[in-house]
Amino acid sequence: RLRKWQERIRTKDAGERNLQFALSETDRMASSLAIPRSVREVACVIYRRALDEDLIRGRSIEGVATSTLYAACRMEGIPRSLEEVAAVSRVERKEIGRTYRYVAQELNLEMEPVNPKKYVPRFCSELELSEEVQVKANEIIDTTTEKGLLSGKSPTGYAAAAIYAASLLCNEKKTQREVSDVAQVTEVTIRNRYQEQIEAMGIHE
Amino acid sequence: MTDPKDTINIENVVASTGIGQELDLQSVAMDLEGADYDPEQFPGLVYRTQNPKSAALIFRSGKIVCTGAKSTDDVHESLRIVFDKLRELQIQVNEDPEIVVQNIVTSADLGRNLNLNAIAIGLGLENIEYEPEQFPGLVYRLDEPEVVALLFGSGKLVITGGKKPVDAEHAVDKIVSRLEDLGLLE
DNA sequence: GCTTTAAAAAGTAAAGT
DNA sequence: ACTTTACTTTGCAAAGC
Repeated sequence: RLRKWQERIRTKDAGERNLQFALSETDRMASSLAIPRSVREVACVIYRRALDEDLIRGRSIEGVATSTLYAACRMEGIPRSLEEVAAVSRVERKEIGRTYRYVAQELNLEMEPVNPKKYVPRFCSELELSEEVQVKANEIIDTTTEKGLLSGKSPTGYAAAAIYAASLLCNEKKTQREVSDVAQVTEVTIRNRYQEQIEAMGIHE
Repeated sequence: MTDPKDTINIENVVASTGIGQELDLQSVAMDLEGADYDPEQFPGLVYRTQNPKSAALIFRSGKIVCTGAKSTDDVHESLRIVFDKLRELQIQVNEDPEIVVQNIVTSADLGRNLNLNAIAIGLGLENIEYEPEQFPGLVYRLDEPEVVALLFGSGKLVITGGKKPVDAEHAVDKIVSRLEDLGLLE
């Protein structure tokens, strides 16, 4: 029983040391993604829960840290895509996605699917588009979603297409290349979603 | 309206069996034309049948996995071919070794588009996995029958994990009634 | 955990014409 | 732009690392 007790202490100490590393990594990634401190704190709370529930075993600390940061951004309504978090993490996108799904399931985070509208303010500001374009893009997303176009589609690609369409309608045109760069999706995806959306909106141009 | 059960199609059947005898895969690989054997990469020898189409994984222990068949009958027919091929190599194989179906993959069509967002929330976020950023299908795990269903926006679905063809029928019935109860089908 | 095999669903991506 | 190829997800067995 003494051995077990010592083992627990050792495990706990190791966990605490790893927690320090995880928190510094979360801070580093959050800084380069310009994620607010309040969201970093949420990420740390989720990481602590994952640690307490022993979900780190068999997974890399950095992978769990990246996943919890990704989850926290979604929970706080300012999502970063897996592409974006993967760009500042040393863990690849596929692993981040798998770890996120595992953690979300085990901790019962009950995450709702990302609403593409959540990406509109940030993408539009990076593209220096006006408030008018944002309003129009949101309108396109709402209307086409009601018509059932969103099922199965990537939120970033969906938002990117709506922003591209809105920029045209508001005479503030951005090229598909410019939008694809900030949204981290290909021009082909923007083209496909754009065609569906303007058709559903009944726009001819 | 067509019953979604009538749209069920078996796409793949995985089964296991064995000839109860150790094999020298190196020599089997030499004598069996079309056999792929790379023990460094994978311990099993791969042998493909053409009619019916399937892939058999043959192991040193004499155990065999058959995959890719479109029906349970095709599994038996494919394995009969594999057994005969082994007999041609002077390997003793019993009359009809026991064949156990391990997994059946089926596809089906509900005939209506689905609002996956509403379904994810309606069926309960704790039971569903829907991450369109990672995969376009919604993952729905059933308890009875114990299978996993992938639902798509088109209304098409994939059911896997079942061991009998009827599992897919029961699963489709349950999915349809659950979606109808939630008013999400139509 | 990974390795290999098969097949479907639909979205996304990349490479070649 | 269009086609082809390929990768994402689910389920399962096999033997071995």
